[in-house]
Amino acid sequence: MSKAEATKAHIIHQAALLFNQRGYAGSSIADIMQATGLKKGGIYNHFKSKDEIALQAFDYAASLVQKIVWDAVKQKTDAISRLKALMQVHLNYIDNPPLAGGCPIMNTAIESDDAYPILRDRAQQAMESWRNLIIRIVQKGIKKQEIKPDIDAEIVASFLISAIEGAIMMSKLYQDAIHLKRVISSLSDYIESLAYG
Amino acid sequence: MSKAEATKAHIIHQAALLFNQRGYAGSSIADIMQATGLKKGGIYNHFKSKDEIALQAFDYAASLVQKIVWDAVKQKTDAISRLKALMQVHLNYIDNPPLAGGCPIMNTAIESDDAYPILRDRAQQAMESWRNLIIRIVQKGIKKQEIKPDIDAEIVASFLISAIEGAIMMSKLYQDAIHLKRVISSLSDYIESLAYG
DNA sequence: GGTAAAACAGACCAAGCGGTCTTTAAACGA
DNA sequence: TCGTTTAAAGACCGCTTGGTCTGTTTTACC
Repeated sequence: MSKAEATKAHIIHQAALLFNQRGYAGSSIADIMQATGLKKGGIYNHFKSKDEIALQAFDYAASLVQKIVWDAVKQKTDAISRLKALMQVHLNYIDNPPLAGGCPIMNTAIESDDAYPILRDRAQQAMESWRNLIIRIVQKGIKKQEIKPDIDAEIVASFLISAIEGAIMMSKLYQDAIHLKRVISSLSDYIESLAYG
Repeated sequence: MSKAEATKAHIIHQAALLFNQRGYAGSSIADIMQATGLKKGGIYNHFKSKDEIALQAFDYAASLVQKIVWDAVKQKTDAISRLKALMQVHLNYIDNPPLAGGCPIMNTAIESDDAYPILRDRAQQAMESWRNLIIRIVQKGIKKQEIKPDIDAEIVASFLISAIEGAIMMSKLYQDAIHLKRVISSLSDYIESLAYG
């Protein structure tokens, strides 16, 4: 990795951190300058606008959480274990998150949905890939007779994602992982209720 | 209501709308001026800072949704019906919300949790009153033998709130009420599973 | 209906914003 | 190691920000 590539990656990482904690509107170029230790010229040499930083920072943030989710799922073989792992992995979001500030997909969704359509589209894409992962796991589980055949994969995906994201929000609001733990526990029961037999 | 009181209420309402859609950092005094039709003098005559507007606007927004939730619960008598009504009422959040922009408690929680402690405290208070409402319904339901005695009211509250808030986020992100409908449907099944016998 | 008190308008301010551009310093292939 | 390319610095720009203040209009009470 060249010096330039390293610097750009550094900017993206720090910007992603800032945006995830203070939001896009709540973070200024001056904030990014301070976080990176660079001056204006050093930043605008790699990006042509704040918006461009925001988009690339979001893509980076989304890829970070996606990787963690993927890695957790890969280690399991059956659908039930995979779904459970997919929920369990979010326990880290409070005490040891991949990116401080909570789930970047939810954060960006909330901030962008009524105001920044370009960013909302990106959040939608990231959400879609997560949704599709769950749907595929469920459908494969049905084929392999690990999950009841009458289960609607779309419903499972909407339900699991909603509950886990809401739980992250609650635990961050109270600064207490208890809500997340409770919800993951309840969701584990729900996931088991999907199991065949 | 005097002219002054009416004007102040007007500012609070419009500011709450703006903040709920664009966020606190994303809304300027100029935006509020445009939305209210007032000039700077007219606004700063009633408030001494943007922060003060934000706090009062949030309290107003929270009271709006609280009233709707309360009204929905009041109409039912047993715990199961009350919990279901409490979920059903959120269907309006997409097509006919009490305040455009989604749930102000969640929106404020997400924006404030890492950056604006004063606002976060307010969001926490609003969340706490909602949480307590559910806890009381469940506990009363257990006493009246409508709900199984081994049910943990705290867990139910964390689970229901998380799922419904996450579902609002998803439906707003996709601009499609389907996710909210699915989650409310799944939560109805969950609520029924709490019932005695 | 007159008058004291208020609500409101709008000019004004310093600071911060995103972004540009020229200059200097460092990286890097030959 | 040299020469060219490029990374970074930092002064600078116009605009917007939150907030103040003085003057004018409206309200509201006697």
